[in-house]
Amino acid sequence: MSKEDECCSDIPDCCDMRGLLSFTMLWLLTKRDMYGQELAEEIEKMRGTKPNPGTLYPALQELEKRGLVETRKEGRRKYYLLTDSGRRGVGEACEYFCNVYSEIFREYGGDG
Amino acid sequence: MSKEDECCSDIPDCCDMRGLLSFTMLWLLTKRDMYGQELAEEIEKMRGTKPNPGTLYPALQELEKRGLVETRKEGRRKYYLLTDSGRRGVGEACEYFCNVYSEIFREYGGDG
DNA sequence: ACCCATATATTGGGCATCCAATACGTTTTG
DNA sequence: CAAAACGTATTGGATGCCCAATATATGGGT
Repeated sequence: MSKEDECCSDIPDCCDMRGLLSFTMLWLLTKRDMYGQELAEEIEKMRGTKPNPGTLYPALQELEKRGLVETRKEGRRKYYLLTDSGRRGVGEACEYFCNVYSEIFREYGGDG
Repeated sequence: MSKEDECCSDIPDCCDMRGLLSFTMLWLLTKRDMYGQELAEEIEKMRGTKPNPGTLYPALQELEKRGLVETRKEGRRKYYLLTDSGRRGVGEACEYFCNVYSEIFREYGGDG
């Protein structure tokens, strides 16, 4: 059960950290285009759990509906890529996120 | 309506950032004991919006039910304070949180 | 005492995310 | 070609957080 590649701390049971799934997906897509399963695996590396299909695909569809991502089919894979609007949006979201939680990061993020 | 004290970026419309309310409340309570309204105002300073009573109080009750906070009445105010378990829990949660999102912070948090 | 501001609390409706389970099409494989 | 693996997708139910609106209790000012 060692997860050396993955997030360093165990998932806390004190508080539910749901939320931020769409944000996390958009942020991952700033790195490279990914298909659904690939995205799910990257999310697992970050937070320790892989979203279920019933979570993942509706969320992606919603992002597409909002015009933040678009898709390209390659074989059985459906790649998701940011639109211009999505790239702008995720940039703003990252700034907001970092501002909101900067103090927590300063306290806990510096050296573990 | 200037928010110089408060979070520096506008709330993003690209993705819903709901979530982490209980986490944020527990983290604020590591600073000092607070009553409900006080907590709501601190949350507003962080993220730009104040949780409604219908959000705030049920969340606090849930934290109390889980044994993470306890309460002390002072006049009409009900102060919330972390239990030992709550303090342990929020520490773990902060480490987890910082690990999960460290890369976003490194990219966007360094100098705005 | 009375009124008002403060603080706590509930109701009811909505959305994002969570899960397990299941289904289906495509690609690879043997 | 058939089977297995892969990838996408849906269903149904639960929970956390969102809001507006309303209710109740306490404390302070006059």
